[in-house]
Amino acid sequence: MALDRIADKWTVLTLGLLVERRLRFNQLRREIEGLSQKMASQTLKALERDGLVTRTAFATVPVTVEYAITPLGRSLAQALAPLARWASDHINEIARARERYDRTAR
Amino acid sequence: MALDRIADKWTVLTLGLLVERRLRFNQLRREIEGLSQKMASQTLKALERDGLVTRTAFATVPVTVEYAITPLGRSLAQALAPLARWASDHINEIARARERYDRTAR
DNA sequence: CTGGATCCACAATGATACTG
DNA sequence: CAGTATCATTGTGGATCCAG
Repeated sequence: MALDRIADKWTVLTLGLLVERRLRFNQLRREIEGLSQKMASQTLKALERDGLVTRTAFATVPVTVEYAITPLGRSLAQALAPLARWASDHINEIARARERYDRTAR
Repeated sequence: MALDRIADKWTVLTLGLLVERRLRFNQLRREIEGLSQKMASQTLKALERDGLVTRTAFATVPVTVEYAITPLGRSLAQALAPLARWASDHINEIARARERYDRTAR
């Protein structure tokens, strides 16, 4: 269930950015290559619903909205760190395993 | 990319079982509730391709096939552990956040 | 027992247009 | 700026049938 919730590309990338600094909606979109308006909206809403991110609107014209990570979100980001480390440490090994497999089995 | 590869339900559950002991194809299916033949096959093949699991066939009649985790697979499982711990530690907190959100915003 | 091949339904996402 | 609504398309997984 936890995986269903957090294990998608946009969620992890978004959380990763918000760990460093609070961002506005379109700032986030500019930072994350390929993040559509729809996915940004959807992802942020889900993150907010789960208490991982807060949404703060300022009554400017036009409106300004800031997204910031919560302590809970930060703790998730920390739990994600070993996985990120594993990925960067072993990406080459996986690539080699794939080549080997593709050369043999196919 | 790493997430795209490993972050699905069946992959994580499969890896989680294989960490403890090697399993045959249908054993695995029996252990994991809801795992269809297709997904079992697909998941195991992908895991093997990436060098996370090995497949060993025995020339019995009918054929016996055993799947076992590799050292690489084991290291991934370890990197996944903090995440699993986070999930079980905070599942209630998330549930509460959802209730709060749904009560307010909707 | 261990899968491969197909068909199909539905979920997920991108593109586009529009709004307060 | 910060989204919502809708449509079109693709992806994903389940069900089913078949085979060595």
